[in-house]
Amino acid sequence: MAENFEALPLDKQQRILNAAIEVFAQNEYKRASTDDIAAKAGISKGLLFYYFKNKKQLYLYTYNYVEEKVTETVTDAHFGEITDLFDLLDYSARKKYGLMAKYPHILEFAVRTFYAHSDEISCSLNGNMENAAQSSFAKYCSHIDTSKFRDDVNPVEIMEMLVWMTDGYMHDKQRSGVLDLDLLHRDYKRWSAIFKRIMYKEEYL
Amino acid sequence: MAENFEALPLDKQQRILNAAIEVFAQNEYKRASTDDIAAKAGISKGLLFYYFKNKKQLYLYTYNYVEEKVTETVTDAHFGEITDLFDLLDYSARKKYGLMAKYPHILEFAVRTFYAHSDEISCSLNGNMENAAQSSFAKYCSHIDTSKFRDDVNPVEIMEMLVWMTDGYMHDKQRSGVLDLDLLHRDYKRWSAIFKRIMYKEEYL
DNA sequence: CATGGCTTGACCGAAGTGGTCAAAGGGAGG
DNA sequence: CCTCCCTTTGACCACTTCGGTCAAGCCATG
Repeated sequence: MAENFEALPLDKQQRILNAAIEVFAQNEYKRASTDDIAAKAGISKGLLFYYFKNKKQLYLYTYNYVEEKVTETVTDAHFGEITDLFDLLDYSARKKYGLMAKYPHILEFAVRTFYAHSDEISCSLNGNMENAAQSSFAKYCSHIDTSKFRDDVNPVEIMEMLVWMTDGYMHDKQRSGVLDLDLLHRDYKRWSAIFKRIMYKEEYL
Repeated sequence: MAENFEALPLDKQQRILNAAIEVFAQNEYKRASTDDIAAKAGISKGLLFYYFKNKKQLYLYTYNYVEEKVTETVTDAHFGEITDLFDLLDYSARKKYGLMAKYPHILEFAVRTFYAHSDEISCSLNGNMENAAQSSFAKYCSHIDTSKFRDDVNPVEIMEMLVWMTDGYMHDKQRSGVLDLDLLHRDYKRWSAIFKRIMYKEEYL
């Protein structure tokens, strides 16, 4: 399936997939229009149906592609080697933004598919992204060196705060169209410094 | 205009407006379906067009209503009397969540209208919510007693962080369908305590 | 029973939908 | 220059959904 598509130059594949991701991310399956996808990808609708035999197959292909990319980003041998919480967060934030730079709407897509699987397509999905993300999240944290934390601090709580903050931050930046990886990283560094001051014992600052 | 509608019992008005807010929040103007709005409000489409002569008027009415509610929430004499930053944030968070409890999708609506005004309806809008919010934001802060802040801390930066965090938090809670005002407030109190520890001089903790 | 304001849902033309297909492009090889 | 064949187009189709209408029913009041 989709052999013709996969024989395409990578940048054209990406253009089409990004168009599909965006439209499927912003509209539920039924309302997501193949006309829109084709237009956003800069190809004719006929060509879209030349690559994918119908809308459903296009969706499933997009879904699996996104799942693969997310898993690929999230499953990384390097994670297991990091023992400092902030180094880990920094590293994963970098990876996350790397992904977002390439596929601006990939997370919206992931969130939507997780929270609202249409009846028409809920069958025949390979797995579940969010679950994968969740379980590997637990895996990361098992390597963290907790001896650096102050006794009066709850690391889970602080992590939650950081996650929410990152989420809100990205939300904001994406809305205003700015997605500068370097700026992002500088901001994140500043945050880390502040949170570190709360979480870590004096000797680790 | 819409005299019939305004003669309705308030709870029915609210049901209809909430339906409109939700559908207009989740779809752009053109894709937002009056069928959906009527169904979500629990009335027939005929009745919807009995109250509002067409989709555009329904949208404009909803827009003005939302703008009024937001401004009303944001413009509050009490704000000017609060000099402690965290008290102020606490107070405004309460108000914000009060609004959200009544109109769960009102902020989505506000954000969407601000960032994507369709050509079809961009004309004849009373004002601009976001601008109102922004300018009054500056007004609040003018009353804040900055002598409590440590010298090595940038209040604006911390405020930004808090705003982003609240945003991400709400995003998360709304996604999972939980919107418990009390829980929310307890969480916010915990955050405040943490941020206070960073921002304030020892004697104010 | 009659009046008159709510309320319904079948209905309309227009626009948009997923999907098809004949024909046009265009590059490679003769 | 022609042929072959894969890629690409966009007009087209049947069908659904859209905003909007309206004749008909509902129902409280007198």
